[in-house]
Amino acid sequence: MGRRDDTKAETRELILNSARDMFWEKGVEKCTIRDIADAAGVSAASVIVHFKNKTALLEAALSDDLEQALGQIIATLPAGKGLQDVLFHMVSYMLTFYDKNRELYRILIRDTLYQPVQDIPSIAMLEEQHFQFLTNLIEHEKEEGRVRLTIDSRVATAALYSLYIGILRNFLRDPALSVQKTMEQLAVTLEQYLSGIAV
Amino acid sequence: MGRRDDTKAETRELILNSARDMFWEKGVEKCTIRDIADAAGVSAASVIVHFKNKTALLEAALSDDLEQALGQIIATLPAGKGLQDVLFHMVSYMLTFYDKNRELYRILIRDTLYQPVQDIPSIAMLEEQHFQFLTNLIEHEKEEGRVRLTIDSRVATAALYSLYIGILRNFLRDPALSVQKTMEQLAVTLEQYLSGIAV
DNA sequence: TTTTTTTATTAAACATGTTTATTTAGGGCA
DNA sequence: TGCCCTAAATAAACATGTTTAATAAAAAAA
Repeated sequence: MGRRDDTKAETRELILNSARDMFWEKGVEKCTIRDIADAAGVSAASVIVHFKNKTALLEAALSDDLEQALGQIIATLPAGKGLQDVLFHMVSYMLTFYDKNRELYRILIRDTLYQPVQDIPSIAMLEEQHFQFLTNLIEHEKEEGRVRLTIDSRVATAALYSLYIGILRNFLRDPALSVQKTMEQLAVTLEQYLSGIAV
Repeated sequence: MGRRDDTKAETRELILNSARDMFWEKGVEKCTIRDIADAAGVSAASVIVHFKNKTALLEAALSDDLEQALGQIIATLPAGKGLQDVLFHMVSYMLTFYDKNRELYRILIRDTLYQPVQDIPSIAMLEEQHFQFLTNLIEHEKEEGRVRLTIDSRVATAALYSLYIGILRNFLRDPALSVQKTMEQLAVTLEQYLSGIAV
């Protein structure tokens, strides 16, 4: 790591900071790479050299905060509570987080959810962590005798995650939908999922 | 409806047909509005006059086939079967349908799933039909005594749809994932959802 | 130290989605 | 028929993400 690598890392940070600010304030579609480059004091070409494309820049600019959020969720986990309470805690935290700038996160999720994993390394890693955490949680619930032992934890994780994503979609698409109302939707959905719908 | 309206409708069809062909063959990102316009024998500006933007054109170009698929699904429904069989039939049909050009439908879904309803009228309507059909199905299952009467059908519908979308996401993101393997994933997920995971 | 190579950076060019201003032709009316 | 009005169509311009070719400075080699 000589001086060249240092200044490269500095430039990267400059771009990242400008991007975060401008995406946040003006919105992704309203602010151009040239805007961000100017604010960072570099050329537009330099932005692309560092980040490949605008979506990659968006991902990089927001993933730090997302990672911190996930860390906070885990740090503030209600101790000794069951699956339902933990999931409530997680979703409630994330909705409140996204609610600070719904439009921004709508774009982020739209532009990353259906991309190949290699195109969105940071988000993919966060998702994997999220998954792992949920799987452990379910395994723990099994040990506590609150989830049936025959349940495949990975499948249940994927299902819970899908339900979460579905609810999040409504939340991000409809600005009129409050965090509270969305949490109520989650409650009913989760209750159904835990006890099953069949007679 | 004089000749002016006729030619307008004709132009629209010309564009739509070219778009369908070129999107299908070259992929959405690889073919430009100018390409489509040239193939249709109109100007690029005309394409935008008719369709507002590229995503709207994509939606319009593919929604006819999607509507037909949904019609086929309902027409070929296994008679007298329960929820599980009907859902299998639907998902199996849709996966086989999307499998004909996974990349194309990946883009379509990515670009529409998180858009406001008014931006994707055709897809939104199809989704609503799909929803209504599922809700009726669940209501019917209640009458047959196969689903508990206390279950909120709309919530159950939304949950089933979310599970489907989650599975579809894996399918569209991973070209190596076969229809068969995906259907197996659905089977386990559905089994869990019907009987619940709690002890 | 001098020369060569590598690479971070950028200005300029390019590609393509979209907008704007203009042209053209159909539909109604005297 | 001749005139106006409306709207479909388009050429040209524009905006912006991205690529390319050139520059300059650090690192490596001599």
